[in-house]
Amino acid sequence: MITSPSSLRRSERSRRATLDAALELCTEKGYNRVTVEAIAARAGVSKKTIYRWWPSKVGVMLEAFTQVLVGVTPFVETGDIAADLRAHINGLVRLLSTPPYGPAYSGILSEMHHDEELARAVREQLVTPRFEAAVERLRRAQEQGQVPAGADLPLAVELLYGPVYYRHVLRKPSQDEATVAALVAHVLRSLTAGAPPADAPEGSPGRVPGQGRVS
Amino acid sequence: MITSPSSLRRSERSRRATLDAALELCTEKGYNRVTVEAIAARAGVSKKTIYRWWPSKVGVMLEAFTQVLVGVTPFVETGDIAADLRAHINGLVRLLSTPPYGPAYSGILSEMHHDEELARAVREQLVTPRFEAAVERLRRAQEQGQVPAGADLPLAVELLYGPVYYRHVLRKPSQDEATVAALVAHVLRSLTAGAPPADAPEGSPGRVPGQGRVS
Amino acid sequence: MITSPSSLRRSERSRRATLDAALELCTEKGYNRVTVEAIAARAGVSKKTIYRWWPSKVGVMLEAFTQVLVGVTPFVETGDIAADLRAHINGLVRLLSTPPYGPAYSGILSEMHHDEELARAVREQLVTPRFEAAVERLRRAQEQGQVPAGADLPLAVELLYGPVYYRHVLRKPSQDEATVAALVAHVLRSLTAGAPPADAPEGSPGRVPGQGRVS
Amino acid sequence: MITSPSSLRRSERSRRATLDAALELCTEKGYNRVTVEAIAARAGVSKKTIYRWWPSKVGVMLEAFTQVLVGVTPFVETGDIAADLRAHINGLVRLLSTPPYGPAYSGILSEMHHDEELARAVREQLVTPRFEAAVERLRRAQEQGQVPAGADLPLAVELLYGPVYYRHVLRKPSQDEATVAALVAHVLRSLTAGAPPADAPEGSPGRVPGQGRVS
DNA sequence: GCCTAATCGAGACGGTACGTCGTGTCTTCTG
DNA sequence: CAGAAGACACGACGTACCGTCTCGATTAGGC
Repeated sequence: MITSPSSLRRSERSRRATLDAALELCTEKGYNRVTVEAIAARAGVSKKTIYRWWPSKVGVMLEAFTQVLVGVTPFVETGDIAADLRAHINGLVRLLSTPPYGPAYSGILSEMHHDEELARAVREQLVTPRFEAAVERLRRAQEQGQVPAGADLPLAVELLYGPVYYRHVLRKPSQDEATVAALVAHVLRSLTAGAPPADAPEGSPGRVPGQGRVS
Repeated sequence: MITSPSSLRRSERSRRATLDAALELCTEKGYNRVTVEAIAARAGVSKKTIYRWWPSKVGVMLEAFTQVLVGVTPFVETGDIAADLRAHINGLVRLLSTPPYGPAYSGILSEMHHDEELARAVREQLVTPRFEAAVERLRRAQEQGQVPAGADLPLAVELLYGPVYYRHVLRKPSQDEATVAALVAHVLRSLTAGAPPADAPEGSPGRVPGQGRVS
Repeated sequence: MITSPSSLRRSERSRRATLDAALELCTEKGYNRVTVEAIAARAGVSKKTIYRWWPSKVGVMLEAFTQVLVGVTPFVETGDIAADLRAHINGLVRLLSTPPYGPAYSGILSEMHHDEELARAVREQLVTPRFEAAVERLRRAQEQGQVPAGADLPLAVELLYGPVYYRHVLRKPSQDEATVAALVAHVLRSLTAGAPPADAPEGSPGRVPGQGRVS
Repeated sequence: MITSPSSLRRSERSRRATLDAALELCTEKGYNRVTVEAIAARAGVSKKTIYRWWPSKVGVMLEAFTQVLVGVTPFVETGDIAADLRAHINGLVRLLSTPPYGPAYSGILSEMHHDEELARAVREQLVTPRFEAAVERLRRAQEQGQVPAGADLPLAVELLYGPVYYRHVLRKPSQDEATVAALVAHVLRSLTAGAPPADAPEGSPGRVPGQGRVS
């Protein structure tokens, strides 16, 4: 990930030691008390070697993190869309609160605010594929009749992920399975309600906004 | 905000110059190219003075930011809950993309990931009051019959704010008035749909977990 | 000493407290770990008050030190020049190794290297008067026939004081009464030997230069 | 000198630039207006590099100074002890009044008052070896019959160096070749005279006091 | 199975910023 | 209304990491 010189001669031992040291230190000290120097020392690797293969600390973390993210939040398809979404979101929630992945991800999120190149990489490699996978999963549910036809699926996905991050970053604690279940249930019900009359109007291209009439 | 020694002898001139310099530099260089030294130099203030009154760079930014946030995203009450929410969220979205406040807020969000003390301060001073004000606004709408009785109002607020932050941080650009309108409309509709049979509660603790089967 | 504004309204209490605090701190921490701030705090006096009456830390020390120096190294006159010189030099040596005066004097000597104004003040107030008093004491001994007529008295005084300072600063420890006695004895003997043929002057300018062939 | 990590990888370029910059600044501003920061800036060297190899500013100065001291005050041996001592002391006197070495040495002397570690280093590296070399030079003169047998040579050396430092620090200006010649002449004569009568007195333990019969 | 070139560990280097300390001045409030 | 209390601008401190850069010493492939 984000590595630069392609080489067959690269030492796999150094690579693994670096990634492992990065995660260990992240657990022990928290993301931003980790330094490249400390990673190098812990891994028994020279700083030069780290900078040869990764652009910065966050690059190392991103590679270390990516390797686990996909594994823990799969898009299983049991046929029950609600159960599948709960499983998926619960995986994400659990990951966010499990060292060293939570701290590592926090660090990545944190740096995305300043580092546009990183942000693009994260979006392209992590966010967008998973976002689209989620939309796709909903689309299959739609085909199976579990979600009404006109529903705004991308918005639905944002309504699922958004609160999870919002709580994680801004409201903090206590995202348990119950709150996840409530969220999933609400969003799924909203799709039924939100399938608009038929005449759908002006919203963002592709989105079915409905002109906000309430009753 | 987060300042320590309370003093009547504090120089208001230094305080203002510091906050102003911080925001200026944030616009010019972006949050994390701003240093305490640069703020001090720009403000014509000594580093010692900054460290006397704020614990760190982000403390300065938080105070500077707080002063404008409340002003730009008021909870007006025109009687039309949808319009009011759109106005409110649009204010927030605009703020997030307006220098220097967007960069400053990004910086604050970024640091909240590592700095638990800061995170607590932000939650207590910014997030929670505004979250509760939003719930309260919805409650008044409920009393006026614009929102059904059994709706889970705190969840509704998370559904409004969550996607805004999710897009801002993870999916990035292009939150315009149309997407905001779509979001607000969807969430409000979902409340109607989500209003549970009759016996259901609405508070966050104990939100109907588990049985989130859809139809 | 070196104080500036003449004032009848000066608080004697503040003056004493400052001098005492300075010497105390000098004993406790050593001269150059003493700060004006610490003196002010210890004395219960404001920094402003200190700076009003003394130009700097060393000014305070100099005043505090001067008050004791004269008392401890008097030019007694028992009639025995050797005994008197031994008493005098022993007083000086003892002072140099007695806290807080030793550290205070070391501090003063130390600062004289950089601070020409201080150096002048010290020379005028301390060194020169005492140097001349020493020459004068020798002159009286000369009149009493204890020192030969042609002797270079100023040089003799330098030969007495010089090694004391040289040892104190550069060769360090162990100046006891025995070494002082040896020094005094040697210098006094040298005056006998050194009294030149007859025509020789004794003042410092014009001291027999050049022809320093020995025998 | 006083450097710590021994390394083959040390940059000679940085070392030289640092020492040169230190001496230059000493000339321009005087010892204690020189800062480590300024040395680093002038030398194009990082502060870290300076602190890696020297414990402090005075450590740098000491190394810079040591390199020249030995060269300028050699113990030549022309066979004429008086001429040789004059040459030696004149070299020292000249050094003390020649920028940048005079200011540098003053700074070192000044700091020796507070910094026992430095004081030890200076004594071991500079003072003691040169003191002993001076004693040795006198001893050779003794063997050649230019100095009487029983003379207290270490005391003689103190009588030579002591007044030079005493004048330099406490009485200040005007040490020219004439005063040096007078001093040397006097001390050498005193050795002859100082071979004591027989009943000789109380000298310091260890020093050949008393029984140094001359002829 | 050598040879040679890239990669490796180690860590010194020029920098930038940190957060702290002390200076000497200036201001505010209090006894 | 003098003085304690202490905030202030300034500037240096010594430290921590940054990212770059030699250095030999492995350590692979390609010959």
